[in-house]
Amino acid sequence: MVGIGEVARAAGVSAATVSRALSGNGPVSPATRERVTRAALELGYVVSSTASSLASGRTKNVGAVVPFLGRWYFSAVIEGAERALLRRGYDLTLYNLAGGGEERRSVFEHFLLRGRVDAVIAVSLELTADEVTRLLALGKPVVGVGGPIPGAPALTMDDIAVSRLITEHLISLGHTRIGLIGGDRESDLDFHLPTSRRHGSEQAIAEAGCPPPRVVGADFTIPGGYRAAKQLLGDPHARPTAIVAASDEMAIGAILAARDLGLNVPGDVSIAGIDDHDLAEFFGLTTVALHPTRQGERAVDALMSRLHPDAPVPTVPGTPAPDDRGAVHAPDPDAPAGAAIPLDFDLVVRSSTARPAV
Amino acid sequence: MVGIGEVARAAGVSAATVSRALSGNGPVSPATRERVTRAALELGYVVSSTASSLASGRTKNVGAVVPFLGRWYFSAVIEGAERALLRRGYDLTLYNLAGGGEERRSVFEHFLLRGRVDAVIAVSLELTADEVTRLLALGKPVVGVGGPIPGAPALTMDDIAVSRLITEHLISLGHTRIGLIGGDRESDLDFHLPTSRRHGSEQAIAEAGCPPPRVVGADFTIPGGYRAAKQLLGDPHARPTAIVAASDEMAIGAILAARDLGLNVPGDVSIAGIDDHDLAEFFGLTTVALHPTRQGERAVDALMSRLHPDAPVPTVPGTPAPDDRGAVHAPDPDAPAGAAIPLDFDLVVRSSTARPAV
DNA sequence: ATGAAAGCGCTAACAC
DNA sequence: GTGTTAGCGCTTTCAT
Repeated sequence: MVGIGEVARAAGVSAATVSRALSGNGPVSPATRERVTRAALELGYVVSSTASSLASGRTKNVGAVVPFLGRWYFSAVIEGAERALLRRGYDLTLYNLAGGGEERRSVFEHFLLRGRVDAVIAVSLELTADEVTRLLALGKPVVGVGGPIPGAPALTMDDIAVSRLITEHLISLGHTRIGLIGGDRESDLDFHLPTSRRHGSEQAIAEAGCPPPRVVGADFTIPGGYRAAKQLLGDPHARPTAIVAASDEMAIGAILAARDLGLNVPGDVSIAGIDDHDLAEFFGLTTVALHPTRQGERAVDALMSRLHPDAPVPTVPGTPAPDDRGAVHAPDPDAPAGAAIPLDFDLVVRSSTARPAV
Repeated sequence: MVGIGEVARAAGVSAATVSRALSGNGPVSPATRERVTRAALELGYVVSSTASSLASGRTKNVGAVVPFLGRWYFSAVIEGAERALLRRGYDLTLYNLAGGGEERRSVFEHFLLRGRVDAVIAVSLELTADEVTRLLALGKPVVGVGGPIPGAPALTMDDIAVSRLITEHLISLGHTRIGLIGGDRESDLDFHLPTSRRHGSEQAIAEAGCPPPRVVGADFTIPGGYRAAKQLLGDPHARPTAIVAASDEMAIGAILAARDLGLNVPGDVSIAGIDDHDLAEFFGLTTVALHPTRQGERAVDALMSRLHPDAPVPTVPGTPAPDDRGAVHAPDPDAPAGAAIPLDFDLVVRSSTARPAV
């Protein structure tokens, strides 16, 4: 293995200078930097990240904790975070806390606290105050995505506003009998997201003076949405003219259920979701785009502004360029600890919603 | 930060003994081990993984390289690998090579070679001989999942056998006019998987003496399968009585297309896929289960048998128990370098296939 | 079975 | 702007 010493010798400088030249930390004359860079390249030198980490105290690695990986939303957030991190020379180590309970503690004790990461991104996972405190005590910034984290900044979606928006879209179309497909008890663990979404819809409906909606719970999957929609649409007496599902996957299930019942969407029933899932376009689904990939990128921004208070977004060569769509609405990444950094969202109207039949 | 020294003092032993006691490497008397363990616990000591890595040369971290994350198959493989690694005290750092080209080289040079990982798992990605050679030269085992890797062992699916199996299922039902939805040029990059699957089906069809099938390309997505199926099923003169799609997502798209054309599945047309996707059951899809999560676990097994030639699967406390479903068919993880370790698969017959109408 | 000592390969003060 | 000097916190021979 070629070490820093060999490069130093080859370039005729000291190891310290090589370190400075290659890392960009500390002053080095252009000429020297040039020679060092060349020597390193010729020798095929790459810093040992472990040695570098030990000496500097930085690992250039961030841990991302997620409750699932298979679901579209989570993989999208991770994808965005990974890209943003790579661009800055950081790695993303994945912790899938599917199991909960004992497994969760294990990940905490054995992995996150071992100094393997410089920071952690918690996606839709409510870390306990104790967990956050310990992480912060070790000097490791934490940022949440999708919900508040006690004592740490978090990018949060205003779920009430989101569901109000999609519901108001339906109301503005003239719907008054609206059915809701929300989360069931089980999926309410993380941040009461299902509950918030239900409340937002209910508020909008109440404010419009419409009768309170019938709500059927489901598990955020297509089959779950299908079953729930069957309940709603099968009612021979008070079939809703519109359905708001708390997620696109459930909304897609609802569209399939409507078809199976011989109902036309949006002719007989309008159906809307939340997420802007990959498949939303295919199904012509009207929804609210939540931009999960961008959420991942924003989380990294927030982390970096804490890791490097002076942040000129350095770029590793040969790495993807930043995705600046929506940069205008970028939340302030320097929000104080514990603050909720709002995430933006957009109504996307497609063909699954229309005026109710007269 | 409490270091090994403090624990040593508290337990009345030397740092070396603490290291041995806690890592299990080297002889320590039961009594001493007990005292050390207790002291470490009381002081809340956790080894610094960077220091440990630098001194030992092992990082207890493996890199997983994938071309996508959003697709069901990949996230399932990663999920399996992550679980299996966690159980053994290893981390999984994720490299999403979505971009290809320059980005790919960057990941290679700046990340994988920096000594951040002890091994790498390449999922459906054909590393070049040079890439593999450099990794192996650094003593880092590589294992492939989904396709062969020059010079490294790989868990490979016999795609020909898989597609023959599903096609033969249809033939045994009495179908003779079978349509194929395969991959298009673009998706043929990785291991010619689409091509192999097409060949398998064609072979089975030819051997049965049926007319050669019409093949329509698609991109492995639901919308892609939908469009392709419309081509196949819209033919007024020679509509196939059965369709084999090279992936479940495309098969699902085909089912939706059939419905939109007013065709009954399986009454008018039988449709089968490959994968056993999460949604396959919901759509009643007959398919071949590929068990991607298990593939991830097997990849880790193969890696570990190289990392620790004497492998009694150690377990980190509070970590999920091994998933032994299908352990009977576990491939030999000690296959020689460059060997193709076969992966198992199972036909899953549901309600999307039946005898053709008379 | 245990301890002493020598690094692992780099970074960061600190001098110059 | 550059070199010197100490470590970073562990693991691992090598003795004992």
